[in-house]
Amino acid sequence: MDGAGRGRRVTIADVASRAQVSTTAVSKVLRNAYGVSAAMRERVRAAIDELGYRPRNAARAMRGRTFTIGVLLPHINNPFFAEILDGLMAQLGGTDYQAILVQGGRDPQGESRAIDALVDRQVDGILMVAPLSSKSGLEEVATGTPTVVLGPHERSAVYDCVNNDDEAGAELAVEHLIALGHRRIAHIAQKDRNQGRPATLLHTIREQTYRRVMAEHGLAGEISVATTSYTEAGGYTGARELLARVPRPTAIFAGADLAAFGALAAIHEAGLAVPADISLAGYDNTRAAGLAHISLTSVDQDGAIMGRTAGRLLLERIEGRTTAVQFCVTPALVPRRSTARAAGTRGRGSQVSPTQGE
Amino acid sequence: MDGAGRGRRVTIADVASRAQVSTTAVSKVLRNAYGVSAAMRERVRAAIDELGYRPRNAARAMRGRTFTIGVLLPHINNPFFAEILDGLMAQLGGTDYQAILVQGGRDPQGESRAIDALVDRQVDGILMVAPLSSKSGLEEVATGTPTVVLGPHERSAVYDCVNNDDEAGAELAVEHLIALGHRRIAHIAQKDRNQGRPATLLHTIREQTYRRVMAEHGLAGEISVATTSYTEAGGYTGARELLARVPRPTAIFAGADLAAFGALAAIHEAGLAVPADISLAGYDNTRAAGLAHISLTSVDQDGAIMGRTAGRLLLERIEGRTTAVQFCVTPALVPRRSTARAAGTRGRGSQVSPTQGE
DNA sequence: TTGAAAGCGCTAACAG
DNA sequence: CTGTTAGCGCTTTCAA
Repeated sequence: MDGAGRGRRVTIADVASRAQVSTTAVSKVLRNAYGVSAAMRERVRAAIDELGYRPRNAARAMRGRTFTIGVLLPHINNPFFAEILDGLMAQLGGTDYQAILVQGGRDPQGESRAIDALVDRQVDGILMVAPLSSKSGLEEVATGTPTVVLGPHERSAVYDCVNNDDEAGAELAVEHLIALGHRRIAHIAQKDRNQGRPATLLHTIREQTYRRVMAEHGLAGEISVATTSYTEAGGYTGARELLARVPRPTAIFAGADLAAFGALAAIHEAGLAVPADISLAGYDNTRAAGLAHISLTSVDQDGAIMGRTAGRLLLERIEGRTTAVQFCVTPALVPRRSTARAAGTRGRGSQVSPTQGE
Repeated sequence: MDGAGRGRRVTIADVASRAQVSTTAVSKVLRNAYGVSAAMRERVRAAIDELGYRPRNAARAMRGRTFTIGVLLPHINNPFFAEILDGLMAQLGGTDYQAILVQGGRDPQGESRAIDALVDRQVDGILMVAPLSSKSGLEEVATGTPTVVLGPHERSAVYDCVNNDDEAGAELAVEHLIALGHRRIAHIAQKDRNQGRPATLLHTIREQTYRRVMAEHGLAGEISVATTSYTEAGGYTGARELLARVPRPTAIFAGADLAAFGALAAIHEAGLAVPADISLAGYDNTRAAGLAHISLTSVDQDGAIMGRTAGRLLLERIEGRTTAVQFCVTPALVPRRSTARAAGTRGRGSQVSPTQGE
């Protein structure tokens, strides 16, 4: 198994001559194609092993597949993405496909560049995780490459969608806080960088649901939103902003756990305690939310299942499916110790059993 | 700017005929090569824009570069890796190079598969972040592809190294705890999955330094190590194990912030307080360590600089450098509120100003 | 069942 | 300064 050295890389021709067959035969063996005798297959396999041959991806790409799945994600710092990726990797495990990741960043231009990079590299399929691009932009890509979009709720005829029911999830969180007797419930939202995009981005849905549920409970006057971003820094500044408002909110629903962690810091810094002074709920139920010292009430959307499903749908599309599929995970509330009954209320609404996360 | 549709993709030949020049001319313009008149360059540029042409990576790869930097990292869940990546991206920003990431996982076999995937895709350079593979394995890859290794301290003649001085960093942490009057200082280490690897892996260095410094202070008898992994789960189980020992340690030095976060959970769960009952220090100074509610004392190794440097070294190697370079960042201790004077001690050793992180 | 041969899109000699 | 041409390693018709 040398060949990787300085010399010329082992090619299919080397294998062919070693096995005394044609390059065509080797190619067929590699792809498990029809029309090869068992004996020949054996000889080729042996030659491949002896020479340590590995097909060159670029050459394959010139004619067909690259056996590569491109994954676009905004930034790798979000632990929820790691869970999605774990699911995807699990699904791809038994196959010849390899996932490669690119970071899209916070703005649509950077994201376009990242997507182009995947297209230029002829990936066989693309998983877009929480993309910022417009629907038409996504569809343009999807027309040329099998695509699954994870996050936004814009159904399309040309790509598959995997998401959780953000409306149901946000409703769970807000209803939970209301049931605990809170009225001044604030929200940390993410700024929509993409103008003209309809209300289908997950953060938009979460925010609108927050507004709707508040209004439905006669709390329209208490609506208080800080629009920053779903990051630790965003949560931090958002919470600082909210805490400075008068009267101060008694609960904060952060649109993402990551933002909730930042909020936790700001709350702490302000000399306030969670949940005694302020209840805090997040979204994503990341692993960190379950850690005992954080114990953040959050909305669970099974990232592993979403990732696994995305992988499956992608493989199906690569195999030829052209009908669009939507897959929706139903989220669940995971109450923990960061939310508690509002000061001065008691026994009204549903009871909450503060389950211990993991 | 269509062409991405279902039809044939725009090729260099299309551009050439549109601009009334040869494909060679187009190729030269693409690569900013010598020997093109300004007028021709202009015509070609125009044709490229009009047609929305993008060079096909696979075809380029057949002849030479892929303009791709492959990044291998164990798992994207570690926030420190995100900082490294940010540095790399910043360095690659102005160039034509695109970074793609692959996850290596926790075991050397998975990592090998991931590395092979990069090699098969003919990346122009590889950045291995905290690889598990043996030095010889890394060198085999480096012989064929420009390589920079970030993390392990095994100098090599064929690849560049970027790391922080783990020995100095671990020393800072342990000395800090000792200066605070602690004697029963425990350590959470990472299991070495790669047998036969000399003591050059960063986690091995951190552990050995811990042992050395303890011994130098006459605390050899107090050495207490839990060997798990540099993950939240690892820190959690490691800390539980340590807390169960009698007598219980008064301080824990976790080899990585991620492990410290897990330890924090375990300590909390055991009904103990940080730093009143137990002081806790980490390594990496991840962003989360600086958050007010966590405020973890940690050792800072500038991830962004490491990533940026790695990118620069990689580009240099791609441009032809063959001499090996080592780049070492000097770490610094960032004391925060998770470490405090040991109970029952006072005023001995150096004073500590509990600086507030970020 | 097997193999010869024609490219895929691009770059790098080499001529003009 | 410009264009012609020969491949890179693989897959895929198409004959044998």
